[in-house]
Amino acid sequence: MGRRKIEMEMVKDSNSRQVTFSKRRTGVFKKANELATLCGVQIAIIVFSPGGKPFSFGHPNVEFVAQRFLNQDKKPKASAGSLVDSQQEARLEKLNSQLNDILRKLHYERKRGELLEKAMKLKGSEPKLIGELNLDELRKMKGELEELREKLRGRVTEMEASSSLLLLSKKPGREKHQ
Amino acid sequence: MGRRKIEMEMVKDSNSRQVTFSKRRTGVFKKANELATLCGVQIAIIVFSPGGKPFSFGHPNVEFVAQRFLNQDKKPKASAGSLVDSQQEARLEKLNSQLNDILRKLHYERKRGELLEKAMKLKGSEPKLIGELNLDELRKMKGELEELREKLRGRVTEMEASSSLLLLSKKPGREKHQ
DNA sequence: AACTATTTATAAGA
DNA sequence: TTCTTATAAATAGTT
Repeated sequence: MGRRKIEMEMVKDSNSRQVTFSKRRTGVFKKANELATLCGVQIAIIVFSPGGKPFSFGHPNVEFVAQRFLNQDKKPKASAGSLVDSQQEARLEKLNSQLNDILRKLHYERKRGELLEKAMKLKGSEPKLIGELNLDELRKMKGELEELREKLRGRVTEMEASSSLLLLSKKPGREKHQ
Repeated sequence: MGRRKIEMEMVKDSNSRQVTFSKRRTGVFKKANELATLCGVQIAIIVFSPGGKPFSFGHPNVEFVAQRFLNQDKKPKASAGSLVDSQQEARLEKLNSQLNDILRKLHYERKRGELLEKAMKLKGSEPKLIGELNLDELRKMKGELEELREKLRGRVTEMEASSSLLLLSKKPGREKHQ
């Protein structure tokens, strides 16, 4: 939206980047404010500048929106503990739920990756008629993938194990979850 | 920014308000994404629709940004709570840590998927000399992928929002930077 | 900080 | 909800 259209990639020059940040941060906050006003809704934004400085916007304020979110699905169960206990219990409940959601998504992403890889292999068995350039790009891609996989290797399993253990820890000496 | 200029006050008609919300929420999230991309910064947004449904956007994700925001002023407070409280506090701490780990992994998997997809596209631009059979298999693959992605669509956002707010709730009392 | 040529977002309408 | 289009608004490059 200016003299020229720009590529959607990180602005290379550090100074320009800071300028762009300032302008656009203002724009985003303004849009958020309009959304809150026009629709009478609550919104919260947190953003860090390229220099690491935090900025935030909230309607009515960041804390309020956060608090509301926390209280979303309050459990109707009897609280035998203290007020603080039941509050923390609710947090735990929520975190566990989130954890499960994320794990589910992780699983989907892995499935997706496997399928893609499979598809690649199929394509890879074609007659060798790929242009030089594409071949080079493919090699690069493959390299990146290897790297990525290396980083991931062996860490998934422990992660899944420990998270389920955390769930177990919530109710010591009771039921078994798995 | 449309056929007419509108007053900056709550849209009266309930239906129009919902429409405006949907359109503008999309706009705000898009702007936020551009800000994150162009400036290489982290940002998180949480907003409730007029109907009370939570939506969120985060780069790299809401939890990460919230965590960073929270960690700004390291806990200088003494825990005057009970033994049970501190035990649960420890559990929360652990769950939070696990959550972050998993999110990091989710991120990797997504990156990997993107790369694979990119590689596929490159291959796809080759001279059409692929055997019939492989082509069919590829189509099938693609179908499976679309399905998978459809299942995932739209579920990530709310999830990320809720878990980040859990983190926020742990240390209430923030300032507004702007 | 201001200024504009342009691009982008979006209010209405379909 | 999705798309189209006339206009309002945001902003990239410049001063």
